[in-house]
Amino acid sequence: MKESEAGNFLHSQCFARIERITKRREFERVFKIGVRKKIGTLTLIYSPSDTRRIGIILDRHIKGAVVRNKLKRRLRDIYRKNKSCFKGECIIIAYKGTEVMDYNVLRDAVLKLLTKQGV
RNA sequence: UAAGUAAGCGGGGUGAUUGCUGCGCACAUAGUUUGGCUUACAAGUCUCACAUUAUAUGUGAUUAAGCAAAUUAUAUGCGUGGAGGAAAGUCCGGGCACCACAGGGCAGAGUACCUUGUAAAGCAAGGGAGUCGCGAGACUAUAGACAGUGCAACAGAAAAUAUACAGCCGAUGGUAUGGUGCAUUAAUUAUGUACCAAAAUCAGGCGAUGGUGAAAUAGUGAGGUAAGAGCUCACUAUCUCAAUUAGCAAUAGUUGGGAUUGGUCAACCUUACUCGGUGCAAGACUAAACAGAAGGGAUGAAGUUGCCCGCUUCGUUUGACCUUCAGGUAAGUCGCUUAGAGGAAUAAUCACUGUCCCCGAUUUAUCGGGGGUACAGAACUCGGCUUAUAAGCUUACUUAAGCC
RNA sequence: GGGGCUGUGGUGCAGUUGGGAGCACAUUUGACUGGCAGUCAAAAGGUCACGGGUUCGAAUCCCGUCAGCUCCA
Repeated sequence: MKESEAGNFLHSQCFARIERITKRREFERVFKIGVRKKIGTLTLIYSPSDTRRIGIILDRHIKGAVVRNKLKRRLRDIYRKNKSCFKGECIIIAYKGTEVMDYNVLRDAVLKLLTKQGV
């Protein structure tokens, strides 16, 4: 298992289901023990862990299924392309105003947030 | 050509890199199950299977390792499929599921011209009526106001069983005034009575007139009268009944009779018709935990003889076990889909290109630059409705102007 | 997935058998004061969420949209 995961990490940009935080309990655990950092409309919550996982939360005031899904896809894509920057369990919260950003601007913002967190 | 009406089409394309997801196949790893096979260990009861066989007997069941099969999960590879015209709003109706198989009454809700279509509908098509528009056409919650109750600000005489007021009339009856005649009286006075006169008044008659208002008891003309009035007549308008013609019908036309004592039912309401409720988070199945019942076994006490077995009675499952029954939470499966059930995929980035708009240049058809390319994302499913929608396109028709 | 409620000056709210668009605070101006606070007097500020319809007349009645809030699960 460890070897295959390491192999995925090296040459794969895939984003399987096990790399997502889906359950409500897991979210609450990360909220409790995690460290928060905020830049602009983005917030990152980080809690160290052996497995690398990510959760995405969108503000309630971002309306419309099309807009919400597109933002989620973009954040997921940023995670895929820059897996080496992520560690532990992270939750990204996007507040209103994020949906207007371009892809490149959004990527730079996320990476800046990660360096600030020191991940 | 311009303005407009109606019905539709349409929802960009190709490639590269990196990915998500359902199914199928192949392979690998891990787990689970199997009374399966082999070896070793253990071996008391029940039960089951197989063999000889009517009972009965023998073997197997436990644990460990290996093998085999089934199944689950994960990874990899290949193949194949993966969002709309509205998927939206949830405004109607159906399928499907459960609830007392669904029936009656009340309440409540909905619909309201006719015919046809449909599984059904408040939907669609055609027709009728009304309103709007020069017109093509559009819109309409299109039954009932002699069943009842209510409402109408301001203005106005009056806003609802019409009559109080202003006003008109003085035919009919009365009062008072004047004149004349007659009777009584001494009298030109006074009283009574009769007649006449014009103006007034009371009773009375009238509903024509009233600077209103959204709406005032049908409009015009003639007759009629004291004055007037649908009081009568003619024509017109509306409603209604009957006959007849056309039509399946709503309805329309004609003839005749009657009425014109309003408006509002998207005020309460009346009439006719329709509707049982809840909704896939419905519900079905498996089922740890948990509480319960029955049986077996175990154990304690008492009795049967001191002990053991057995039996009887009582107690115990908070001292432990097994089996069965029905209930059932967490969880899972089905419901559920040749898109799909996971916080929910169907894509992200880039390049070229199609199309439209603007600017500039000129060879008037091209080039260069810039910008735009919508609304919006399935969650059980289907038929409608409503709403959102970039550019472009098609068809039919109307009006106006010009030309032939 | 399925229900319910609300929308009125800048803010918070009244307003129902359909007929005047209002209240409080805030804002502006003036007076009282040497000045502020405060009080008094006055003024301005409204497509009654939007679009249709019924009606003589609609914030109100009916239909359809939009936005916000909320409940069940």
